[in-house]
Amino acid sequence: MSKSAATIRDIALILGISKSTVSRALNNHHDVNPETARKVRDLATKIDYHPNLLAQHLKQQRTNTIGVIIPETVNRFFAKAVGGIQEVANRAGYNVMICQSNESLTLERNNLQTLIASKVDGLLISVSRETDRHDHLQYAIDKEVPLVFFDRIVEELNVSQVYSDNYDICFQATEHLLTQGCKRIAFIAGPQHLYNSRNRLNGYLGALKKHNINISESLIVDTNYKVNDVEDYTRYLFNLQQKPDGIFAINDMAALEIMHILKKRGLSIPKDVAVLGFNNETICRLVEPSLSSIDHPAFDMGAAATEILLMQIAKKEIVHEKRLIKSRLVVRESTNRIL
Amino acid sequence: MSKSAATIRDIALILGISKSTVSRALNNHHDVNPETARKVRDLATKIDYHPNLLAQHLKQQRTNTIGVIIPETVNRFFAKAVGGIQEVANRAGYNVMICQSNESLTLERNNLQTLIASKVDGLLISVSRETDRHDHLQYAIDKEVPLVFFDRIVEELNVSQVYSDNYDICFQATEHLLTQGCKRIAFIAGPQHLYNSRNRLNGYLGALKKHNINISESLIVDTNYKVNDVEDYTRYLFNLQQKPDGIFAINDMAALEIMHILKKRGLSIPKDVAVLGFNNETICRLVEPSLSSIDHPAFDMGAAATEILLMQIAKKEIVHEKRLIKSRLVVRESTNRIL
DNA sequence: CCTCATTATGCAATCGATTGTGCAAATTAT
DNA sequence: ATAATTTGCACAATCGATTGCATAATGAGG
Repeated sequence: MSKSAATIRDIALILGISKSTVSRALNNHHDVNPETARKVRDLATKIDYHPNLLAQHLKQQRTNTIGVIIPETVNRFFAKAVGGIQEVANRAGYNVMICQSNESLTLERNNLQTLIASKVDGLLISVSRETDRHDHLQYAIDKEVPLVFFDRIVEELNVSQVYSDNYDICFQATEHLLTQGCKRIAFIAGPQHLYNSRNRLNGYLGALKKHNINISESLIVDTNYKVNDVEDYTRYLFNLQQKPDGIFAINDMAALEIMHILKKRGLSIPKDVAVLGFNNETICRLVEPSLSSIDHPAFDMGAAATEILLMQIAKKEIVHEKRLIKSRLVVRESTNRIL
Repeated sequence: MSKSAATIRDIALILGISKSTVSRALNNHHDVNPETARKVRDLATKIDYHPNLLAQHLKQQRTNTIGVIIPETVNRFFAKAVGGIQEVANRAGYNVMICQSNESLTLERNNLQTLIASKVDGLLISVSRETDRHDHLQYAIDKEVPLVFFDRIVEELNVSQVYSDNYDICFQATEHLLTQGCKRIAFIAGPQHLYNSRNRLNGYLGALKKHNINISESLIVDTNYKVNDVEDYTRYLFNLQQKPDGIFAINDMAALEIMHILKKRGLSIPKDVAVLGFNNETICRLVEPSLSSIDHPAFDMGAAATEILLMQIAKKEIVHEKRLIKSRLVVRESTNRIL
């Protein structure tokens, strides 16, 4: 571990006082002579003393660290969410330990175990797409580790959750496509054991029902958030006898890939097919036609989840706050068929 | 900190043996009765014992954790690099603690201090764009913390570095633009205290010199990797009397923004202006015209840096390996002016 | 029967901090 | 001058693990 760092013992020996006094001096306790305190602090600076956090945390039974488990940082939604988490956590003097599950349940389990064994003060979790069992999460709850889910939440578990109005926004977005004259809207659905995916699909179905559009199973594509099968299902959709005239993609990158394929097929967007993304990435306004999308406020969700977690840690009681962060439909050219 | 977890003491008390025996049993020491060992392990499983990592690490003087300091995870290059880091680290049984400097020198300093105080076994660093002083990095070196820089390296410091051939690739890319008939190539340069930025600019200048193109200062734009001033400098460049006919952007998003602005101005890409990006994001092949870019292998750089770091940790000696990871020019429509 | 290994276990120190308790010296009150 | 209080500091326990050394029990060899 490199050169052995200075400890309070070193300071104590040099000044000929006890470790306890050094500790109290450094922590600004009242019952230490101002003169001694000054000497201690000066020497600490001089020999570059920094408390060993392992020792400190072991003794204090808290680590000032919150653990974060997300699927992947290459997923920009989560990268942004981490931004919000760090912002709030750092401001409150907390450190953040980020783990990626790589969308794997096994890794998610390992991460959880490691973070708990490392005695993090609390956990922020967005589950992997493989997470169809919750024993490990229930385990954390049973251990009474302060815990907040965000975005990819698990509704069944009775803990704090920060989520977005997936049903409503997908309902609204689908209605928007209908208003634009779409009759056959394809929906790219995520894994149905995920609460978010279910809600999104239901929002879509709800809007169709409301407008008495009959639901065609062949237009609902099951996917796994993977980008590489976009080409497959797009080919499938446009080889159907009754081709779609609108596509509600699972995220912006998938939408862009779809647009790319459709253009190559000589289809015009939005005239022949309207395309709608999800996440409202910067790129949406830069492509041609610009991509309509759903603004899904990642930073805010991360920040909100962290606020709730910190509150929970401070109160030392389990709170069950469910906070909704609203999404917003951003209409651009790719779905604008009314000129 | 939640429900107090089981400790070896608990196991020892229940079985009526000593802590040391429990510890040895759990760590598969030879000199413990197989029968006792079995009982210990069974009970450990039963009462869900997991060693307190703080205590373990404090005693062992190593944490099995490597610290990572990167500018931002929302920067996809770094998100991917983190992927490579985790891959290699986890395979070797190491955990990863990721900190973002948010491109701020102050935060970078804090992160470094925290990670060292947390006794990470080694550090992987890609410096922030504000990092124009190196005292904190030298500090880590003096403390003999195993350290590897990657991508945004600091050449002056005598430690292991994983870098890419910025000079060569920019030279090559500039030559490519010249071959395509560009006469006035604008170059968007990053902060010149960064080694990478200097090399890139020099590669560009080198190619111009080789081909006897006179260098026009007005075509070299200084920027800070910030996206929001793209509009400003694009306006500036195209209000010049002698407008550019090629732009070498600082990254893909900036390139896309530039293309967007140019299209609005009625300019044709690549005919009027060739545009070249940097990073070769997925989006490059999906836009119209598709964007030429430089493939900058993030995952590999992260993985390589981690390999070197782990080697260094294992050997307990300071190695100074400089490893080059080659970039690659990917030509697409946005710079292809020869039909 | 005694000595010497071998085996299995316990004791106690240690990692580097924090903190309750106690005590001597200094200060104030009586 | 004596008692009471305050001030400043040291001792030792503690957090939860690991590990060198001591020791007891067992068995083997002479």
